[in-house]
Amino acid sequence: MKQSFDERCYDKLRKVPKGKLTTYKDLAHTIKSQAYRAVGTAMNKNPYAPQVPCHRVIKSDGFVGGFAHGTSKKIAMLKKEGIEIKNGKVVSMQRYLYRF
DNA sequence: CGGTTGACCAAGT
DNA sequence: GACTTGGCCAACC
Repeated sequence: MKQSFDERCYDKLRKVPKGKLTTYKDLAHTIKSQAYRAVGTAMNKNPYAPQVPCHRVIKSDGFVGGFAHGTSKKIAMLKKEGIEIKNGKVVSMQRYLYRF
């Protein structure tokens, strides 16, 4: 059965555990696509809000990026999961990145 | 089916 | 090191 691009994003992202992160680029690459922009668009829709941790997706630069309910909310959640964030940027994001 | 848009990225100035 | 530009792909009108 063929899933839409969006559904593939959710399926992969769903595997990211608490306290870990991934980037838009990395996520897109995981589903064999280069559509990092479309990934962001998919997250914005995010119909699987609680199941899919869309707040654990950040930019490749390490900046948190955007969030449907406000970037501040996203940051707050990540901090709660033990991730250190400074001025909207994740500190040492490399150590939090999840390997698919 | 062309044109616009987006929770992006990388290279150039 | 801040700012601009072009490029990427899917979704929407």
